[in-house]
Amino acid sequence: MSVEVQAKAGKTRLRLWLKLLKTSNAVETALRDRLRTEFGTTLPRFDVMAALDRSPEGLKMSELSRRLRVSNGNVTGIVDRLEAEGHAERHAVAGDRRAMEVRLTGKGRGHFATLAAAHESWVNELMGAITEAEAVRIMEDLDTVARDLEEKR
Amino acid sequence: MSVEVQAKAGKTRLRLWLKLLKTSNAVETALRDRLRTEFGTTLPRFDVMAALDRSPEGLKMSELSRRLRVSNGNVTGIVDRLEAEGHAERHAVAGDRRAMEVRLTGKGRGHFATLAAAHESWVNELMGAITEAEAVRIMEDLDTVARDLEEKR
DNA sequence: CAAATATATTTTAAGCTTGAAATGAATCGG
DNA sequence: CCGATTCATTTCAAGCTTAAAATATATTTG
Repeated sequence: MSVEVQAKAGKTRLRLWLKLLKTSNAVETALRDRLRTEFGTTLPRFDVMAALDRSPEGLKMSELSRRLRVSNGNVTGIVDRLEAEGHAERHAVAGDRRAMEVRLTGKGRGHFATLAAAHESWVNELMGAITEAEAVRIMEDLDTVARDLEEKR
Repeated sequence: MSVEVQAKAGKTRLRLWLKLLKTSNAVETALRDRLRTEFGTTLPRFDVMAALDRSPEGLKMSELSRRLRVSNGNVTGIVDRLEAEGHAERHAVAGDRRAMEVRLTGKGRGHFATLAAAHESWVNELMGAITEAEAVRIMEDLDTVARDLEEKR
């Protein structure tokens, strides 16, 4: 491939990245706004609750931060707030006094069900311009990027 | 369209959103890490410098925050830091004593040229799994989403 | 002109995020 | 068993981000 064609592909990828970023920021901002104004909560709290909802048996703090790909210290603060709201609880782990298991409370589980339904319908509305066929195709392309990134990490 | 088909399309859009978010977070994190470790700077500072570089005549604070789609207070802090580093300068605006015009310094312009070259090559590397043809196609799809979002704001 | 309103910016409080340091507990090699 | 190392978590300092309040200036309107 010629140097010119390479450079052109590079510029196209840069434009794609800027558009990807702009679009995902716009969707994310809309979701944050609605979580805040309609439910008085935040996306980080929603993300933690979503992870906990999928593991009713509870998750260790480190497992939570690994799954969400955020730092340990970050999860500490978010779980602190969920706990203060009565949506999550920390429990000692039998056999390892260093570790803490986090679970949704009954209240947290009910609250999350409401949030998740609203979230799904919002995403569907915000991304409504994309047909199912296009969605499948874009996902396949993004998968190649994600896998590529995963490898080089 | 039947209720079932609608629900299926909705789930597909939700999965697309999650993948879009995951991919753009992964790319963004890689860019942040490299800006930090290789140049001791941040993505917000890079974004502000990029906007200023495109407007050598300077931009008012409010124009800067409008273009970057962030709050005024946010820009205040970032420009404070760029100014402390000697990469940007605030100037009074003739005829409006409320306003401030921000410009890159010579040093800032030179620094940004280095950053921008590295940034472009990083993006090209990180998104290398996408061919130019795929990139063009995805951009078209994202454009419909972005336009749609723009309208409903 | 004076009062009300609008605009440009900064400040503030709260939350999110990170990397690095600190703490306490478990494990491993000798 | 003991010292070193690893591991789980929290704490800390710094920066980013927002919405809302505060400040200062400009514009509009009665």
